Amino acid sequence: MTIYDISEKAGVSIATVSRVLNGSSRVSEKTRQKVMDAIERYGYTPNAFARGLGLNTMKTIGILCADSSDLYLAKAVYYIEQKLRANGYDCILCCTGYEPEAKVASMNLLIGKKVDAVILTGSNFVHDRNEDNRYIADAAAQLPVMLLNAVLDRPNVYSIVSDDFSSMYEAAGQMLRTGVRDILYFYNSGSYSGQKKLAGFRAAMEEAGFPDERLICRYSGSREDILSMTAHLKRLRENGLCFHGVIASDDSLALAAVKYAKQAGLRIPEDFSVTGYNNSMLSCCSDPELTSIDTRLETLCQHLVTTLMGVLAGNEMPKKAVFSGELIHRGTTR
Amino acid sequence: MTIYDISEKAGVSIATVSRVLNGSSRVSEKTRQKVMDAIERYGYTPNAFARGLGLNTMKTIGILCADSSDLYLAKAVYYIEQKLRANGYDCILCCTGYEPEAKVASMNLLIGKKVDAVILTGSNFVHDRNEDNRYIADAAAQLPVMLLNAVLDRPNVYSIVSDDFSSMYEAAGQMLRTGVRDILYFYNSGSYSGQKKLAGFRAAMEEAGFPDERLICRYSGSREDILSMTAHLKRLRENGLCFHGVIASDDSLALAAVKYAKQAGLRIPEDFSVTGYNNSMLSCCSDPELTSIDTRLETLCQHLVTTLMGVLAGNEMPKKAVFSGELIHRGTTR
DNA sequence: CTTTGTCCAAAAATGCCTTCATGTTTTTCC
DNA sequence: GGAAAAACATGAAGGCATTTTTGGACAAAG
Repeated sequence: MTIYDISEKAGVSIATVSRVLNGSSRVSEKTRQKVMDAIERYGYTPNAFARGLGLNTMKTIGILCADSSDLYLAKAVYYIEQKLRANGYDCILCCTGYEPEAKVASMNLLIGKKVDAVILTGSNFVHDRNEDNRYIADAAAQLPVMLLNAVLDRPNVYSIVSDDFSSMYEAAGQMLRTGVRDILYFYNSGSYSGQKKLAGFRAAMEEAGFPDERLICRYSGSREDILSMTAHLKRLRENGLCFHGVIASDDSLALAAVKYAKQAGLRIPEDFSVTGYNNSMLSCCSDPELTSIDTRLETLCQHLVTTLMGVLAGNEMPKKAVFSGELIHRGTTR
Repeated sequence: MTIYDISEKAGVSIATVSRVLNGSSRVSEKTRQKVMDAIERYGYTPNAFARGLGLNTMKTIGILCADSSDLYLAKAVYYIEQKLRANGYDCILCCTGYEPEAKVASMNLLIGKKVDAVILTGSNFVHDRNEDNRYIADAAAQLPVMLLNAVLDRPNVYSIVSDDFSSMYEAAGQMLRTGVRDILYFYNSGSYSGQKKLAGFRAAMEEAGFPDERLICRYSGSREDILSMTAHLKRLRENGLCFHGVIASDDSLALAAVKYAKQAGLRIPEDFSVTGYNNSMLSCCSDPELTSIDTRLETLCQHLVTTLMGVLAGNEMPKKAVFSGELIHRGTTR
């Protein structure tokens, strides 16, 4: 079934079929019906390749994601995909892992596939050193690049971020106000948003007059291995580090902190406070349930897609949008 | 930059450039070099559409997934994507949600995109009523269809499943042997694998002489809402149902059972046993850690991809492969 | 009856690559 | 040295839909 077959069956020209398909200019209702009927009856679908060749677009957006089994990223991908589909776009998902070369390769792959835009979910795509972000600028020379939770000021690159600095600042402030002073900051990524979070924490601690670099602690193992995170905390304590609260850059780390405290025989939240980040499903898995920061991911994703649609439609769109998070108070803080 | 430009720059015909690109038949090393140099120098990438039009394939596999933010499915997608990429294929991911029409629509969409095959992750794609599976058979008429954790005996449909019946049978048997007799079966899906699991549980209970349909309980709320699951269990108890163990069809349900038991003041595992399914990250989030069934997801995915590659290469491949799971004993059972 | 405008057919150009049949060069071997 | 075989390269024909141009048919308006 090609457009030729349909034009023959419907007794119209191929140009008319094409016009009906692309909903463009004037086609009389009668002709449209004839064509639609034929399409229906013979079950015709336009050849995507030929179409792409003609239109130079396939209505497909590329999504890059380091690891779709990460809770937060998975949700982001889910929301984005859903909303793109609602706008008539499809997605190609590439899980790159955390290796820089893989990211570049995936990016090129997507560009090669002629996607209409690329969405980078997660701040790990933007690096500290400028030349490492070259690949993003290069990509942006060819198509719009959307950044979720990362910022890069380049032409044709749009950033949608949650205000991680303020969120962390507030989380730390909140915990300080309950009287906990020796708060351990437990994080696992030095990415853009990771830095913002850390900065927010530091700012709050300095302001309160308790800055202590020893209490800033990075965990670099597997992002899923709660047990190893717990062991990490235990080791810190055994090495003489004293802390009665943990603020984590992610709920999984926070959950590990809860586990650690329980094993250490500390009561939560009386003796020990924990605040997580992302307000993921894990928040409710914990016992007691985690206080956590909700980044309004769905709103971010919605905004990202809306912005992208604007960009693709040729409108001038804001290059950067910041959304504030919300501290959800649950059982691990006073 | 088109193939014409390159052929001109390299001083050869476009056919030669094409052959170099496709690494096919005889091209002299000298010519190859000339072409490669030109490609390198001018930074040429073949137009994917034109290429697709010529080859009628884009080396892309469609993945259907009800919800990529489901822990198990997300991991499946991750493994599959990784392994496909290692084989030179890309993926288009469609998250369909659980509505039947959306599944059909997504399937058609993928076929329209001319993917080389479709992978259905999760047993929710196969329904009880035969006519509901029509869309799979229709799809299989055009391209290979791979089923993860579901079975459908149709031409060109391949199934890779974990042996849910046996796993559940073993899980129940194990718990019975520790002396727990009033085991509640807590599940949320009547999908293919859901049925197998249930059947396995029933078989074990009947064999042991304690069949009790009242203890088979379905939860139909959100798959992420642990709190609501917990409340559900509490309500059951309040309604007079008596049980000292829970076997769940998923770790999240199991986690809810753990939460419930704690709130009810029951000691785990002394007074109350819990066994989950999928051995997900949640298993270790729980306190104590969940006993759970590991379905060897990575092995399943590896096998799925291997089978698919075989099918695409035109080899005769097994239509169905069953892998046995493994009961991972942790802190919620004796 | 002419003008004007709408709708559509037919045909051709365009996009870019693959591939087959054909042509040309090089190698091989007596 | 020359013919046959092997190796390599070319030209042109697809593949399918979009878009533009030209012009025909028809209806309403002047």
